[in-house]
Amino acid sequence: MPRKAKQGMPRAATLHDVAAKVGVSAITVSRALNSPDLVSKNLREQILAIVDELGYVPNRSARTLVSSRSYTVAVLIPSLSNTVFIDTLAGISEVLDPRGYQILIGNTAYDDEKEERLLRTHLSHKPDGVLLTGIRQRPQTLAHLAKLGIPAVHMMELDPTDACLCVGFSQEAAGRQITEHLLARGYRRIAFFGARLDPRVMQRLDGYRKALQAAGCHAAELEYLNPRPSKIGLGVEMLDTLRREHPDCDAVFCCNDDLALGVLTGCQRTGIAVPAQLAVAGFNDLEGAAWATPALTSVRTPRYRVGFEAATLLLQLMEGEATPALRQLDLGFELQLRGSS
Amino acid sequence: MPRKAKQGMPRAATLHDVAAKVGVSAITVSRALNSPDLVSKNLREQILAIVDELGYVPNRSARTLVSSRSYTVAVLIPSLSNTVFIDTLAGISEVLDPRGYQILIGNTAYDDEKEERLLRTHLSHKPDGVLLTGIRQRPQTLAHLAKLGIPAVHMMELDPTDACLCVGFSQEAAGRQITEHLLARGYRRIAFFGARLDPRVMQRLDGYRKALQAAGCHAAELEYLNPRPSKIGLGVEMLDTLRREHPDCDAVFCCNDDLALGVLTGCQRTGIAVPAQLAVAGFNDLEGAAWATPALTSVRTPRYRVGFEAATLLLQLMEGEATPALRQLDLGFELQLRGSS
DNA sequence: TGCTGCAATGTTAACGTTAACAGTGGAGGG
DNA sequence: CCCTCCACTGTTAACGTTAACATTGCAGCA
Repeated sequence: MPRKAKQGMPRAATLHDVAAKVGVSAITVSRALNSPDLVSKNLREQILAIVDELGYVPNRSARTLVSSRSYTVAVLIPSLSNTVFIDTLAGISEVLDPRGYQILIGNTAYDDEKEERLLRTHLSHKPDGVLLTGIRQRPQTLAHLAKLGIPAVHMMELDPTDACLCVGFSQEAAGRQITEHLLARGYRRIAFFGARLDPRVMQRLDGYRKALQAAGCHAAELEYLNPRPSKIGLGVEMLDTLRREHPDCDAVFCCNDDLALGVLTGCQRTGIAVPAQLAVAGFNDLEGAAWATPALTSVRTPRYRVGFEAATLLLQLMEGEATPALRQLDLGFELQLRGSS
Repeated sequence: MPRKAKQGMPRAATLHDVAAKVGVSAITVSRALNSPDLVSKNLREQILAIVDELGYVPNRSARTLVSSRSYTVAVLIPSLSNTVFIDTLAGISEVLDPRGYQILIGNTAYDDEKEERLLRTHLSHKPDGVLLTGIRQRPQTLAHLAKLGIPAVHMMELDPTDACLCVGFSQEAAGRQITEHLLARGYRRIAFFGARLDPRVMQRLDGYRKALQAAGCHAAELEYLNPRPSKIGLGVEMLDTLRREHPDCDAVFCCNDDLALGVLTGCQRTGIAVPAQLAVAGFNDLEGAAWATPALTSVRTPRYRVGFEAATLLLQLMEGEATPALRQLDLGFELQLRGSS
């Protein structure tokens, strides 16, 4: 006997309700909605009319349970307040939305353990695929995904060991090239401002070091690393410290534009001429960079495309059987040279 | 006979797998995880050990299907690139994450129809509750939610008709007060720069009009409304137009800080003294406002708290039975008066 | 001793959908 | 006229979990 429905408890229309009203079986309604070709035109139209009338919305849980396809993709990003990842998300949505995938966003807050926990939580939704930021995940975590047959694509970095599928660009090369640009302009006492200190910032730092070492200009005391989140205010602060400790410094490469805009603000407030007294370079080329005074030299990163291509690749893995030939998709970057350097 | 398992198809551990290994029934494992008090300490520990060993993750679809509780909340916001809504989301997560709710983010892109579609899509996840931005939803949409027994809370605005539950502040009052501030400072030819033109911008415009009308200073030709998204670049452009068409204008109230920062940038580039020749006020008090030159007068809006309180209210509706006494929670706002005015 | 009561565990069925297979009837070919 | 085949629709069972009720066994008490 069917379980007694609680009185007054509202219930959403089901396939059976629609089917009963049309006078067919539930599976026919299911087919009318999911494989329209299998149902005669006449009947299909009747069904769609009733679906509309009853406001029927399919129950994803039931579908997921029986079909072992959830049409859900888990996306783990370190922050929602960083435009970089929002742009990435936009690229992901662009690909997955029209294909009917639901995106489950996980905000790891730059915390490896939280990422681990989030991934586990998200697994309870049986995602068909996973998009991860960076390649720092524990091997056993990735192995677990592999064992479950859930494909994963890593974004924003490339993997030198080629162990995981990556879509991104070389953070190190970007850091190196922007530093080489400063060297080419004649600056020799070039500082590095790093905040947050996530793996990508550290890779940019690596690039910075290599460029300076190659030019014989590296000076460890000009590396300013601060674990706090990157903010304009922090850039102002760090500039202050730099000027006090190393007034001879002639250029700063900031690990991102927020910090760099703070440096520009600080220069403007304390009357430091940019770039005459101090050149400034940022990273990511956010909207504000081009409008700053002077306009900020930065590295334009292809984050929208990273999301787009990563989602496209994941889609292939989720739907096709072909394993991609190219495991490291390098989308490059572009120096944006402007007035600040 | 059980359906034949596909060879080589990886399968996640289920309650039964854990149960079999421990030598108990599935329901006991379920209870060990969800109502630990019902299971003896000894057995519980054994079970948890095996859960860990097998890497068991509960299947939410199955749980949702049978318990009609999904522990999912749908949140519809107009944009992810607008810090305002990211802050709101942070407030929401703060409340719902620790309670085990999964947040399903829908980006409506300021499009009422897309919002409608998104909500429908999200209904297929059987959310236990819904958080909406603004109160512009079609009555029949809200009626549909009500019929399904899904509680909804509206954010960022207040409802003069008291028809829906709202957590926010009066956008109109905010627009009025910032305009009154400009009037109090002696400005009389005060322009309005509006972009995007979503309902909240129009309410701020209303407040601006009322303040000017009350002071006998309203001039329709000083209202600049542009449907494009709000960006620094647009602010620069609009300033250009304003200076060409109404060089006598002595102040601008921008519907948000992006536009206002653009105006400041434009002034700096063309040598317009702020506030001597042109006063500028923004809205939302983003990070950049305080660091601009001169620092930007703005309206500090309680968006984090809006998210926090809206989620708290929704939680009550989803879990408790009590209908809240207060249907319009006004969190107010705060003028931040700085150098630009 | 026998009964009550409760703590601990088990059995059964149901949630809403789709996979897999089973008809059913009519068109078309020989 | 019969047989085949295909287009269309139906039946059954299963997905993994929990609600609801059932059972077991032992402590406590008269």
